[in-house]
Amino acid sequence: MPHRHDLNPRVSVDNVILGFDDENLNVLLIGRSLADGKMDDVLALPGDLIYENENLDMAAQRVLHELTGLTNLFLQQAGAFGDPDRLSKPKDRAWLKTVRQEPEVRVITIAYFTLINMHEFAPQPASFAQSVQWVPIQDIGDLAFDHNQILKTCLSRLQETIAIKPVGFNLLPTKFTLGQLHKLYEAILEKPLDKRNFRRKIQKLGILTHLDEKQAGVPHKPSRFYKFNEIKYRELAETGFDNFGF
Amino acid sequence: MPHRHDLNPRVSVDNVILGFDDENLNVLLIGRSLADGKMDDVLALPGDLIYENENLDMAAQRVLHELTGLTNLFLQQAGAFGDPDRLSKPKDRAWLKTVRQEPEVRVITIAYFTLINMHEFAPQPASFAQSVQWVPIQDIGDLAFDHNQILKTCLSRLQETIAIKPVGFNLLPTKFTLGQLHKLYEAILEKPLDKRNFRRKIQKLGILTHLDEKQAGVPHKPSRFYKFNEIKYRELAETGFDNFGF
DNA sequence: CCAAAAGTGTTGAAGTTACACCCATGC
DNA sequence: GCATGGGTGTAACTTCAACACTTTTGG
Repeated sequence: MPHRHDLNPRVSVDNVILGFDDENLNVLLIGRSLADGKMDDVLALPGDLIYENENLDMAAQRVLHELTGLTNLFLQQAGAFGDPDRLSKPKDRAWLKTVRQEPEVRVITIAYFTLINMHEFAPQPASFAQSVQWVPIQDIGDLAFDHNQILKTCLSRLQETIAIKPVGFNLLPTKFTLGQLHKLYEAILEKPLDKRNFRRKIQKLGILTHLDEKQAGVPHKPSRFYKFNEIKYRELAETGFDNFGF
Repeated sequence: MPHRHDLNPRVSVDNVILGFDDENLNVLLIGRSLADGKMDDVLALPGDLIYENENLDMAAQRVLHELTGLTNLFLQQAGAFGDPDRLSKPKDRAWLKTVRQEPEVRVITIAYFTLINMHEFAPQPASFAQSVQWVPIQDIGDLAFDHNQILKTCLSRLQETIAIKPVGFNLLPTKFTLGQLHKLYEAILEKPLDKRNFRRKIQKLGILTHLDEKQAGVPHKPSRFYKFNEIKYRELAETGFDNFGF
């Protein structure tokens, strides 16, 4: 019988941690080191087996915390992935042998995604990660396991979500410009959005408060800074935009 | 090491199977019999542990098939549920002892929902179910495990989905009236919809073809029958309605 | 003739799209 | 003065919400 603080060998969580650098979406990926100390050349989403005494959300928060030092963030479940062969690529199996007690066991993973401000933390190696790096989304090649599929699903879910709720704000610094927000939406939705229409629409939501402060040191007309009206923001995040079809 | 056709003792699937009787949404629930042969008075969603050699979708299809005889249905994953105490209610534990080799093991479950035509099959007891019944959604009381929570999540997901894709058509017979479809949407969304606006909108989607046939034997003006334009239907189901906010 | 659901159009309000120019700043 | 992104309004169009009466049938 398993003890409560044991690892559950069959279930893991994987996190798609997204950051924004005013231009592109980036994903936080980890590198793996092999038995001989060399680095694997395949990157992976950060993830870990769950403990017997923690629920899935807690496990995802734990992984996020170990990697970023951040706690209590918005973290949305995107689905479960459990094809029997998801751990069967040779490089993945080699790596599993170095870190898992039972490397051959089939593992079902629950995928989460979150949005964080790229500049508010320094990624640090964690128990499950020898190296950590931000990778622009369009530069991501073959990932470990089924992580390309997981990433794709999470991005779709994010696109659906952002159309209904004011998500994505966690990606920005506390003071930000409408230009940044605009580029963020374009990056997430992967399509250009008309500037004037975007501004009108986003302001009508009533979740932005403008500050008196302006940008300084920019070689163009300085932009006004905005912050969120937290209260309205939370309200809207719960009810959604009512952007429904019926 | 587990054999490929063994059960995975830690991971299950649970299905929310929805049917429509022209009035209410119904959920297919199973009754459980205890060690002494008596029936438990708590109903449950149909579900089962997964096998080592099947993926999650296949496991959900298997549960659905064993119960309904139906194969290859639209089945959407709604999320993973894995609180450590989700199996800890006394009645649930008593039942688990009668059916599981390792009744104390923590099980993470993946929830799916599907929509089927209530009249096109006869529910039959399955290996995991001693009795099967349709229960109107508003009459559902306390369910086993965390099944009330799972049901709630699935219904929300269905509401979100139906606003974006033409789901829900599987719930109806192949020939149906706009009145039936209208009531179905009201049942799923739990709110009244204006008749004229609904008809206009649903017809503009271009997925309905009207037949020359009409209702007979009804004590009111007979309604025209419609069927789906499968091709358009599939197209729309993939792309969605473009009902998005940005 | 009564009950019951089918079927049908219009209007005003709101929202969406598309589009072009001037502004403030650093260099 | 030039390059850069900031900031703004309008008109045509589409969509949405609200609303009431006539039709066909069975009984």
